[in-house]
Amino acid sequence: MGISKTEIFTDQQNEIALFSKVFGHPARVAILQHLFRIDTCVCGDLVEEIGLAQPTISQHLKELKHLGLIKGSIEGTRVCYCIDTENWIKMKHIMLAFLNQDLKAKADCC
Amino acid sequence: MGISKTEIFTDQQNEIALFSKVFGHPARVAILQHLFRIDTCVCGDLVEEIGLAQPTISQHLKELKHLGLIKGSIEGTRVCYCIDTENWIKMKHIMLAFLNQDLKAKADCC
DNA sequence: TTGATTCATCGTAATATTGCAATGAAGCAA
DNA sequence: TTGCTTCATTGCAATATTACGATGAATCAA
Repeated sequence: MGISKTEIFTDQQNEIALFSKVFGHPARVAILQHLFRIDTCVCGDLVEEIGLAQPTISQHLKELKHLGLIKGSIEGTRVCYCIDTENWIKMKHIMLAFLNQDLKAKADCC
Repeated sequence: MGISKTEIFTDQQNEIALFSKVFGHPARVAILQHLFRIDTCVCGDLVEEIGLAQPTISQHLKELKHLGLIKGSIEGTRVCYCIDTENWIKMKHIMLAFLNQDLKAKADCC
């Protein structure tokens, strides 16, 4: 049905899934990598950088902003985006706890 | 159009997106967490554990297996699943490199 | 053999995602 | 004001995902 039964999972599981979902598209990965690489606000040139149409980029930026991973500030006719470091680190802790489960586990047995 | 333009992104970006996409559903997160917690093969009881119908669980397991994160071995009428530790660690390195980008970056400026 | 169990696959309905043209909104320059 | 630039939003088509009933395949027990 295209709809996930989120109510039968824990908040932690749903949170991991939400963050992962936003990383589940290469355009959003590319946007984030570009913002980190430039290491400052990016004003406007994301469309040329990524190579998708302007409405498509705008939509991906909206999803990243909705999760709090980036923030934008209006500068005249342009909008400048950058990583929200504080929220990025919060997200990272949640994802690291998930990815590092293997540290507690022994080994595969099959 | 529901289809991602993977060809305009790097292999690394597409790989991060593929791993993230599989973590983008709480049922798959729950399955992986259960496999780690049990720390051995899980034979059959995943349907009761997760709370989705058997075909749905089977479909999620197939996606996890397709990415190499779990492996299954047939034991009689049952199938036993466990984490593929080697591939999990490979995946983890790729994801950690992405999540740890902030270590190189300075700070947000907006 | 028959019946029961377990899991995969098929088929399908409901919903979500992706991408972009068209359009709108807001600011700046002249 | 007009025109230009930049980005967001709307609307829509194409495709993907999620979920599950029905069914199939394989194994084991009797």
